[in-house]
Amino acid sequence: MDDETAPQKGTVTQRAIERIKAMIGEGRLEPGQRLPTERDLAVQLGISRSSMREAIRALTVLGVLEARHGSGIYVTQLEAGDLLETFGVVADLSRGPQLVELLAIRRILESTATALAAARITPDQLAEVEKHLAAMNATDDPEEILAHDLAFHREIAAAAGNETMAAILEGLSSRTFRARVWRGYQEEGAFARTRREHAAIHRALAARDPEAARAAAAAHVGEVEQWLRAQLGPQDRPRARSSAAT
Amino acid sequence: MDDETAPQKGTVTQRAIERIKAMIGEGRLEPGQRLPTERDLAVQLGISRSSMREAIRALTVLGVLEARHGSGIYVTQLEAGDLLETFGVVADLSRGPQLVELLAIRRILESTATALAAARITPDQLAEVEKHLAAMNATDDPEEILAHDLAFHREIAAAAGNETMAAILEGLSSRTFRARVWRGYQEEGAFARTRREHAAIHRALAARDPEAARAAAAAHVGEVEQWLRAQLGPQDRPRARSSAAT
DNA sequence: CTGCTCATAGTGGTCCGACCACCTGGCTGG
DNA sequence: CCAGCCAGGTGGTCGGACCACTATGAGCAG
Repeated sequence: MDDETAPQKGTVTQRAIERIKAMIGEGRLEPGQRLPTERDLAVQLGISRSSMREAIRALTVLGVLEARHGSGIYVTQLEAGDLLETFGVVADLSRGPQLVELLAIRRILESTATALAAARITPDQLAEVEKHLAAMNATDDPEEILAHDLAFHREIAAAAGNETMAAILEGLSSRTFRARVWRGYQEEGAFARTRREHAAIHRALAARDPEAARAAAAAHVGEVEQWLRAQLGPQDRPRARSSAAT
Repeated sequence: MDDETAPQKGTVTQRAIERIKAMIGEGRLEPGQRLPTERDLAVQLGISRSSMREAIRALTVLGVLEARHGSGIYVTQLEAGDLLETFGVVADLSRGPQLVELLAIRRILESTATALAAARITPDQLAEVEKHLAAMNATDDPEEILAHDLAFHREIAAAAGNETMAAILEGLSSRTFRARVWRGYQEEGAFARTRREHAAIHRALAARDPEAARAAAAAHVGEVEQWLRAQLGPQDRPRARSSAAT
């Protein structure tokens, strides 16, 4: 039953990763399904358990597999949230100009999501948004503000109806990412401005006005984007396309 | 629900991953820099080489580290292309409604990128775009058409000047992803329409008209999006492994 | 009969030590 | 001086042992 067409490309572990990915892609492994044990899988693919474990670990961090100690290995639901969890790593490790680019992407997606939300949001969801808006304005604790700020935008993204987009925005708003950028931003007394912008977003949502919502969200993220761009400007040297920077 | 600063949080491997990620985030490890050997790292973190290897493998698939057999382990340049390579996995493993959501995101980003490109594209880049456009129209081989189609959009994304966005679009246009969707789409005689849309995009770029470019690109991707949405509509629950519709 | 406890088998998690495949850089010999 | 060889170091692979945890069901108390 073993098809001997060993192409000998790359490491055994890499091949094992591809094999399992292919199995899922071909539908031979359904979401939520349990896989054979590590030991069995290793035998099936003709590799050692160590190598198989590395492959499983890799697919685990990618959000494709989930290992439960003492129980077994399972395929995740393969939903946007599972697979895009790694997107946070990008946000966490990006620096300088790349951070600005990420913020630009967030501006584009967030403005679109907010516009969609304005057209689709339910009264319940709107109430939830208002709850976080009020909570955000009722405290001075930066930690709490940040938490409600995140929830505010998360709720809006969810109301947009595109789970994948919401998952990406979630990654672009990870705590560490916002903490790194927001810290300096808010230290410049941007609280008042942030409040106004949040109020404007909420107004547009309540008015079911997609275009106003798009504009308000774009301005909101754009403010931070421009601030960050200015922060980088002073120490900015003319970077050529060469990647020899160290 | 909140994880405290417990000394023994998750698995040792998971902790090692976080440790290394933190080292990079704090700047203690610069892009391109070489890490200590697996054996030394294992000793430093007080874990076995096996566990350390799993951590390294995980960071390798995330595009953070790069292992060179016989040479050592290095930090990647941490550029968009490195870190967003995993984005292709999302596109490859998504199915059904999630595929539509991904196309919606591509429509949003691609239209914005094309609009930006219309304002910034250089004559050289425009010539490159035209080259792929001509090559695409000069052949009937689907493989070749697909290749030039990809290059056409890649060149435009590059001209937009946001490498991160280009990397995401690259992931959303991976060969397997497009092969899965485009195949059925093009089988319905959409070649002519695709040609018209590509021509419209190029016209807008040559005219340096961002709004026209945005509209043309949005329509281009939107066509496929609507087609795919229609494909999913008729069937009630296409959850099983449908070998025909893959 | 019901409900609980707990022994146990099976699973993933960790560690160790050995060996292989590959790259690098210094050394040798021309 | 240079080309080629060679030895050391590196990541890659393997097999086995043991630990930590879970799930199951047999057996006991109620």
